[in-house]
Amino acid sequence: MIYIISVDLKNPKPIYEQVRDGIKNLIIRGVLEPDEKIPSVREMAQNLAINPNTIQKAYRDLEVQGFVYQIPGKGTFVQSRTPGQNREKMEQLLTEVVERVRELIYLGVSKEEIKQVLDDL
Amino acid sequence: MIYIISVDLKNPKPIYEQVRDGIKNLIIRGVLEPDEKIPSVREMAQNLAINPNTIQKAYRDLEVQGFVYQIPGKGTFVQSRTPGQNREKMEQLLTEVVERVRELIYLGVSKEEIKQVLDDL
DNA sequence: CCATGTGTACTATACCTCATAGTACACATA
DNA sequence: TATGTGTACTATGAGGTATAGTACACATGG
Repeated sequence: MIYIISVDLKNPKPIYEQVRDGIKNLIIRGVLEPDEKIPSVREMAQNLAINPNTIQKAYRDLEVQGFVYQIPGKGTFVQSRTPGQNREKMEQLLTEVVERVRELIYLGVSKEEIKQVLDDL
Repeated sequence: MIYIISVDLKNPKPIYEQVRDGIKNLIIRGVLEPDEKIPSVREMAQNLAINPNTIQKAYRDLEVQGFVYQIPGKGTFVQSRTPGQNREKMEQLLTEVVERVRELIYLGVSKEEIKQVLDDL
């Protein structure tokens, strides 16, 4: 695995959240495939010059959210996708999207521009 | 002004952010009109049973973001909308929207469903 | 002029989260 | 058996959050 994850110590966003969301994005974009092994806690910590406890916290979050699974003695692996589950999470995400789209419209962006961006995904 | 703002002390989101985003949403949705006076720091604090300093921090944030303006001795008022400005902010919002839409698609929601939600705004 | 309400600024305290360092244990595998 | 792995603790320091309290300058109505 290539280490595309970037951590900015000046960012007010906690480090463990930056690591967590960075890996999450790699999984969502398909860069990391199901059952693929991701770097161990200590390896990732050394590579990013971050404390292992902080990486462990990020990995734990990813496991709770269902993006990875951890096997003691073996490692951490990408969890298979399970479409349709987590309706609560989907509604939460939709709420956050709507909130930001409303603000974008308030700032003068048209719905058509926004929908165009979504089409280009 | 009616106090539709709700504050949840059990929410890990800081109180001042809840107040800030609550008022911001009222402005974006048009519930509060330009140059309309919003409750004073002390009045809002007493009404929500929250420390005035916390309300002041929320109001300060709103002023920095351009949603309100404050006049010493008079009060806090809703700022007029300025479309097209803050390109940096618009790009930030778009990034956050895209990130969440990607996750929604990953969870099995189709683009059409998402665009339908936007149309219903 | 004066009392009231307003925004603003400052100190101090307590609590929680974040990040670090260090140590330790159980498991899997070559 | 040695190594790498996830996991679980303790302890410490830094920073953000929320509170309480005090104070000052300004605008307005009586």
